[in-house]
Amino acid sequence: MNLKQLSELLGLSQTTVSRALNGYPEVNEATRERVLQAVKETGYRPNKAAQRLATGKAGSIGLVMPTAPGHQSDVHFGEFLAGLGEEAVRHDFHFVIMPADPDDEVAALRRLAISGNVDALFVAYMRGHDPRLAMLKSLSMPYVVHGRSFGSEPDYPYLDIDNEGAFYDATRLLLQLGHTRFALMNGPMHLDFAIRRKNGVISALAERGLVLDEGCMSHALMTDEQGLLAMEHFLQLPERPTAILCSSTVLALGAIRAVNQAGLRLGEDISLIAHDDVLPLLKPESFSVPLTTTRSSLRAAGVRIAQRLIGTVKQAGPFPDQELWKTELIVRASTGPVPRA
Amino acid sequence: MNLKQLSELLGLSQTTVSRALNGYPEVNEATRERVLQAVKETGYRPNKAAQRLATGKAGSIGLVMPTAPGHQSDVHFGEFLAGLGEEAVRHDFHFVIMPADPDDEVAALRRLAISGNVDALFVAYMRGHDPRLAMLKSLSMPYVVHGRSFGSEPDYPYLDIDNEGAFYDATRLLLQLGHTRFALMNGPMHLDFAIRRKNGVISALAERGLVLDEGCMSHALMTDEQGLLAMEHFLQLPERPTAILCSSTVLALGAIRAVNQAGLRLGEDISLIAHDDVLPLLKPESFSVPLTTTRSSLRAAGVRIAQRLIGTVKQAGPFPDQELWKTELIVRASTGPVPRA
DNA sequence: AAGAAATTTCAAAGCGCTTTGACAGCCAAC
DNA sequence: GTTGGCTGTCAAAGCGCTTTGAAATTTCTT
Repeated sequence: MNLKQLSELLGLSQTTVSRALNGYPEVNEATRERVLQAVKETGYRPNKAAQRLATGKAGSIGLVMPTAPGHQSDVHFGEFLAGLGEEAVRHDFHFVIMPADPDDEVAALRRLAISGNVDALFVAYMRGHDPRLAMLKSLSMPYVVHGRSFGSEPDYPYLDIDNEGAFYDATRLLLQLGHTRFALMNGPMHLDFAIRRKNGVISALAERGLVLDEGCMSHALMTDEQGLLAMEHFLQLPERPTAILCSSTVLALGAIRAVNQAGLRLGEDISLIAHDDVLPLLKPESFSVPLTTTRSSLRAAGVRIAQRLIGTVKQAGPFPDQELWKTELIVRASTGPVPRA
Repeated sequence: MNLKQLSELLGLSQTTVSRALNGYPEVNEATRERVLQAVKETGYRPNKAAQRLATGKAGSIGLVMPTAPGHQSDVHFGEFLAGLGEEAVRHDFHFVIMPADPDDEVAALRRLAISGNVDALFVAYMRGHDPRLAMLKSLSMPYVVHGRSFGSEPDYPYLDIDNEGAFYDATRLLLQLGHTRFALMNGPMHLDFAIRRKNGVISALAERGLVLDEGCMSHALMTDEQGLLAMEHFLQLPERPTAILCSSTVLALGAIRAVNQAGLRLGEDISLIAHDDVLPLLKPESFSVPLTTTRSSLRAAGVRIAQRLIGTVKQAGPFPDQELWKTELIVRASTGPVPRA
């Protein structure tokens, strides 16, 4: 069933039917009703490819998924996607996911853009001095970045959470509890959020004249195993840290196991604050010692970015170009006063 | 730059240029060279939308992502996607992801199929008597199902793991260790894999004249929290089970916490076997008590399904229609002989 | 050397939709 | 009773590509 057949069935021209369907005003309401009714009965669906050819709009958002043999998938990606999806489904948008080797992202992005398959781009896993920004700016296609790129002029549309502020606040809380020996369990070093979180910790410590030793920092994929390894390392340091900042609840999982295995008590011997992306997978409140966290929903960010992207494509009003979300600091049982030496 | 301009530039017809580009034999080699050269110089890229409208081929695989406000994302989805992506990137294919409310999947699938945006479909999260099968069969579009649909004639292309066999084997191992009180911590009841795993357990038990009590079964989303709750429930039963079968390492995570909190020792007081999808997130060998698991890589399944789907679209040789992968049973420390009463 | 066959190229017809510009039909205004 | 402005509808022209069927050119037969 296509437009032509449908219009013949109704005894109308294709023009009228098309207009009725797309909400143009110059169509009699009675006619529109008839058309809508016929669509329901016949199950007619416009062919997207044709629509796209005619309008130049694709009704879809493109994103590059970093993947390669041997490249580990990241839980956070799925959760973010769920957020994007939640919003997209409301607007009958979909995603075109172009899988690409992480080393080939710039080219992949370009291919995606000129393929004509998408009318907006979304980019995540931002790095310091991210080369994709220049590429995005050169394209004449709307885009929104999740995160920012440390070291680049912030003149691009983004949605980010205040990573620095989050870790600054968390560090301050621990300082107030009397801690002086800190460690930071971070995500991969080149990623923007990792850089900013580190800066947050460092600047809070600096206010008290403290510094974060290189040995008290780990940069790794955010998995359970890496959390375990990093914490084991910290616990073996001569000056064992008593306060741990942790970039993900997933890392915290492994870290806590290391704490337990060492016979130490979380919230007493060791205080830990983790960043919580609100993954359904893992709730910090149901840990055996409920976790103090900095919280910001990754999924909500996905929803918002989809809103902005779709809104821009549909020309639905202006959106703020740059949003920086504050995180919440939620105190639970994994933090306590520094133990007496 | 479009075909017309390019052909004018070359003094050829659009036909000839198009054929030269698409490798048709009826083009003089010298002419083809000239065309290819011009493409390089001008950076011409065929418009995908037009190509698609003309050919009906889209170079992409469609899949429906279950999502809705309040619908929790599932870690396993991301990992599977990584596998699909790993293969797709080799063939310059991409995905079109249509987010859809889980209640609306059949319709979403149909929309995706007739949108002309994809030329093959992939379906997961199979249920018993899954209504999507009839829909898929009625479409004339290649598809592959991940999993199977219990209760439906198995006459559709699928890739599944031997869930029943896996849990049968796991149960047998525990029986051999002398266990007689079992519990099963399963995924959502309506899902096919959950049904088969349950059957595997039941039939192994039946061979020893044992039955699985209703109270010793839980069906829930596979998250840490649900694992904790289910295990807490099991531990409070008057006849406390000593052998636990668990549908995911994520569930096991919470379950083990409950065991620890109850002051019991894993592998001694309680034996546990979990199914391991080989998530990078969570390695069973690095649990504090390394986990005995039934193992099958979800990501590998993704790769294989992408292979079949893309191969079919490209008409690259026949593929087996139905594949059933065996799982491995890997014994680690979370299983041990039944404790003396 | 003329006709048949094979090779190379082309004009034009779609693919299914949107959008432009025109045209009836109708009512109010001068 | 002509002019002008609205409404609702339509025919036709794209959008950029592939593909059909025919024409032009070259090569092979006899």
